[in-house]
Amino acid sequence: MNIHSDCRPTIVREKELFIRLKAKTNDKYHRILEAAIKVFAEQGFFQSTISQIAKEAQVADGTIYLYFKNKEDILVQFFSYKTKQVFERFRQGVDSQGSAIEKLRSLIRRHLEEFQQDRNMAVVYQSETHQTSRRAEPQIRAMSKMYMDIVSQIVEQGQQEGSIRKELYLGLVRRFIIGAVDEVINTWLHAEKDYDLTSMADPLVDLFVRGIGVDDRD
Amino acid sequence: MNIHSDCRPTIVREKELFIRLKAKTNDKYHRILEAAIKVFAEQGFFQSTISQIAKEAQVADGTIYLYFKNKEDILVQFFSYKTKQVFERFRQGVDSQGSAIEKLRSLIRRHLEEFQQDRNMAVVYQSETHQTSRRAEPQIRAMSKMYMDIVSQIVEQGQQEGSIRKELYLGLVRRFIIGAVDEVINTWLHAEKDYDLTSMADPLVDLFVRGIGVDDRD
Amino acid sequence: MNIHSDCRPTIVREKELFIRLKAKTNDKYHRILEAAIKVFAEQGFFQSTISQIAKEAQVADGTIYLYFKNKEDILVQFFSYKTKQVFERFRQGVDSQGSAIEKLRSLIRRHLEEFQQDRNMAVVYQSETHQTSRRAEPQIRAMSKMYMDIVSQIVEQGQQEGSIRKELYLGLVRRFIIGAVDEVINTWLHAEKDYDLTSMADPLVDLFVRGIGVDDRD
Amino acid sequence: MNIHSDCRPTIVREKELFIRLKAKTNDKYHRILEAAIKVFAEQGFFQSTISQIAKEAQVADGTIYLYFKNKEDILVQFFSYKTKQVFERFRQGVDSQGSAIEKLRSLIRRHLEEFQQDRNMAVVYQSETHQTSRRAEPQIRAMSKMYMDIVSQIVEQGQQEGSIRKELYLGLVRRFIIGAVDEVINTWLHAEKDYDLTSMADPLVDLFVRGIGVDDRD
DNA sequence: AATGAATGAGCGTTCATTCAT
DNA sequence: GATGAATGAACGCTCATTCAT
Repeated sequence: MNIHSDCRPTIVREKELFIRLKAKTNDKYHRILEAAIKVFAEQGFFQSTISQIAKEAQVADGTIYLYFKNKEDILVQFFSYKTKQVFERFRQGVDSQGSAIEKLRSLIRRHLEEFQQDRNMAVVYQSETHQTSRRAEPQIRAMSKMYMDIVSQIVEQGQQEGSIRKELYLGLVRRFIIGAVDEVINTWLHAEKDYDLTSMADPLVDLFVRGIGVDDRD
Repeated sequence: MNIHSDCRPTIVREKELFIRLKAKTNDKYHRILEAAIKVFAEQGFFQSTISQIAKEAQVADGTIYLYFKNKEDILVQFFSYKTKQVFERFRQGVDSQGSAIEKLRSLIRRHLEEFQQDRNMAVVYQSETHQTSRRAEPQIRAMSKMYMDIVSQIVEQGQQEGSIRKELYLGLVRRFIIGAVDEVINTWLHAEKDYDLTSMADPLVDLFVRGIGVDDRD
Repeated sequence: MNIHSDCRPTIVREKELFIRLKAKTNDKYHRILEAAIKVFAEQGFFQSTISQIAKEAQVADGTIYLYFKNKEDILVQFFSYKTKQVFERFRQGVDSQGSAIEKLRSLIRRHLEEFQQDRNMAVVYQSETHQTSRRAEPQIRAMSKMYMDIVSQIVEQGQQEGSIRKELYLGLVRRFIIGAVDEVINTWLHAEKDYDLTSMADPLVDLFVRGIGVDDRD
Repeated sequence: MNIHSDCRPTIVREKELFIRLKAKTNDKYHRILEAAIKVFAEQGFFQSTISQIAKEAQVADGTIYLYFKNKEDILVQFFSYKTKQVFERFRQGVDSQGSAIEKLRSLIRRHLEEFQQDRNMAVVYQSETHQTSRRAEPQIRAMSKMYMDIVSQIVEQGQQEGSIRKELYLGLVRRFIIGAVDEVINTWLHAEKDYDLTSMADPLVDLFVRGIGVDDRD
């Protein structure tokens, strides 16, 4: 039996959810999730074993199956719970800003900050979003959409404010921005020596806004 | 005997590689490589089995081990051979152009063209370059460097020509460009319906050069 | 504490059994037993889980271990309690009849009636008595003996009355009868459509008594 | 991959079948089958492990899966191959006899002989045919039908010859006979000391034909 | 007495790799 | 070189049983 299999009666799940939110059981669910993400980050999903995760979470192998339907479900939970939280914070940051450019700057900075703070999440996120048969496809699509929506809003606001060009193809702009940020993160993840990721935020925004070309503002 | 069990100097192995590239054995080597990439693209590396690859290549399971040291080696060969070829063509395209901006346009267009033409390669490339413990790390680094060098050259030329801003942080510009292109490809790979990837080239270059901000050139 | 972990004299345990049979606890003991038989009948012993039984009996998994030593013990209890009851009723039926043939007819009819009425019991009985390593061997042997004794008595009475042949090998006659009845039940259990099992009683008795051969009575 | 999974291309299966019938591979298929039946007979299906079977057959665990789809498939193969053979021999015995009674005698004797000769088969047969969710249902039904057909033929012939009563319900007669034989075998299997099973044949036939009742022929 | 979360031994199955032919 | 049968280590997952509450 398992907290997350949708086939169980709602009452049971709600009760368990309730418990999880208050008591120490809660503890275990998150311990396993964090442990799994750590192990996935280090070894990759397929090379990680349930035993390793259990050991890292300091629970028995079988305990994992009380909280997750199977190995894949851990990943799905990660995307529907952990990263959702993070993306929520992106939105908060954006909403706290006034102009479109400031909003963009906030988004990029938060993105880099959050991923720098939680390297394991960053690794798993990078890896899972670049697979073809993605194990958490619906969750990833939802997140992707959330991010895209934020960018869309920023761009549209900027266009109304007159700070962003009007003739842009919105879909491409979104990929342009998220792609560059992702690559900056990816490079950081694979770098031989550590460096401050957030320091890339302002130069990146500058590139997004002005491009690499010479213009009269220089 | 397995052609990979030897520890002979690289030169000797290169000679064998040369032979392999010409003779009929060659045939099988490439059939396996292509088959593997196809299967990897469809199922992912870990979910692909040697049996599936052998079946797709129409050889016996054991035959694969005459040409490749192990499953992982197929991926390594893919990166050191297949994608190297592709990246070589990027350089040729770039060299055929005059101005920095035209060179950049050529690079982006070729990149999208090649990946559109060989979807399997695109999938495997995307997936493998975004793992932490990358199975073909040295090869990927080499390729990445090759690409980065091309971009560096373009940017430097542009700066001399006066078409690209001088105060840019080159390392970031490279990630900015490759990241956006990668994301455009990744989105295309996961799109529900097919569309022409190369049509993104010009709008992308425009974004790279001018950014999203309003300037006086409009 | 588990009521089965003690090694107290049988008398003490019997007293507890007596209590159990009267008090409300009793309720749970039988609920579990009936639930288990139902689940065993549907899935087979090994494919049944304690969880399924607990759910069916509407108790917690752990509660089962307050009434039964382990999974196997449920089966043992089933044979020593449930089927013992049934076989007792066979005897009563037999005793209420006069002639050997009437006694036989009563036995067969009751047997078919009881098994028809409690299909789950029938299934488990059939299945468990035909295993090699029988989980309730002593209980099954006891029951088998009980049944055999009834048949023996009937046959012996019939031989004295002159209605049953004298030269018969009693051991074989018993198997002959119980085997045929069992098979009639087994066929009924596996039949695609339901039919009345008790209607087989009289024709069966006729076969037992007269055989299939032609004789002068026809 | 597996010789018995029907999903593989027919050509492959036929080729393998051909090999199996001629070469030493053949050897392994039967070694595993016999080993499995032995282990199943000793421990029961669910308590038998693939490892035990492999050890008994002197092959590696994985080898079993080259010949059988899974554990259950071994049982299915047993019923569709092994017991089919046996039942075929029943028919041959029957066909070699003239009168209905002689045919019946042959059937019973062969049945007891074959099961006495291959105790493991007898055990597994008894056990599997008395489960509700029978793992080899179609195969068991087919065999059962085969047996039933033989009995039907005998009875019908006897009725024409005038040696078997005409007013009998054929379906019941078949169960009456097979049930008694099964029970005789089952008792033998569970007996504490071994005895000759075939010696039961003639007395059994006598019971079938004349029943237990007194008649004028005595 | 009753609960059900936690445990961890155990098993079926897969599959990369080897090697006799 | 080419084959594919054979191997056996490895892993995901289940479930009977325990025990703190």
